[in-house]
Amino acid sequence: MTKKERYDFLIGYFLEHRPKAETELVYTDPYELAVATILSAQCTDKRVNLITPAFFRKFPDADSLSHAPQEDVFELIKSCSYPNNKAKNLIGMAKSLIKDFSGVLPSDVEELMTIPGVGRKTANVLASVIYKKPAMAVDTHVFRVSARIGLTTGAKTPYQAEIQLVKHIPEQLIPLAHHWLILHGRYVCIARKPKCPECGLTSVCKYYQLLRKE
DNA sequence: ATCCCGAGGG
DNA sequence: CCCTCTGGAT
Repeated sequence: MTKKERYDFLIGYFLEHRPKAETELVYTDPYELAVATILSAQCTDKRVNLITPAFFRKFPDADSLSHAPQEDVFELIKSCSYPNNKAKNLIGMAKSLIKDFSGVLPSDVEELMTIPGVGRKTANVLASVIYKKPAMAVDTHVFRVSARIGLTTGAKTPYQAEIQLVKHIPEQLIPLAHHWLILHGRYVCIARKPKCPECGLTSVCKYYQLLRKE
């Protein structure tokens, strides 16, 4: 089984089974997606979606958020992880959006990464989801699933995995492929107890082949 | 005890 | 490279 065969199988499988994979974060504009994505670090999307309605009611745009007291932001997001860091970063993000980018979220990954709270993963998510750029965001799910199936080999960091994935997936499919791997990781290829019996990728999965040998 | 769409700083 | 931040769910 060559690497190309794995990728071809994966792409064929998901084009058939998840042709419309997309983010589960609830948002209505780039500002809201930026907020939701920053909040999603080490936190489930479900929990983020639970608190964002109240958040967006109180801070409907970057301007209102940029003037918010950190304590008010903290109170709204405290059930997500790292509320202190995130409150500071969210306000910083809003200020940067207004001051550095005239209120318009940039589409370039390197520019996005200059925004407080926006690292490589979040920058790739925003570039991919909002601007449909071929940016592969590698989060915990993408990293784990890619390694298990064998789409990546020996990747020690999310960035190394990103390089390998981008190299083998057609540009126009990258935004879709990102969500394929996320959703597969969330609902099937779960970290602690993967549901191999209901996974359609076992025939090409390195992890599954290893399990069967034991 | 381990994981959830990580980022920033040392 | 490491560490810290740090709440909720399983």
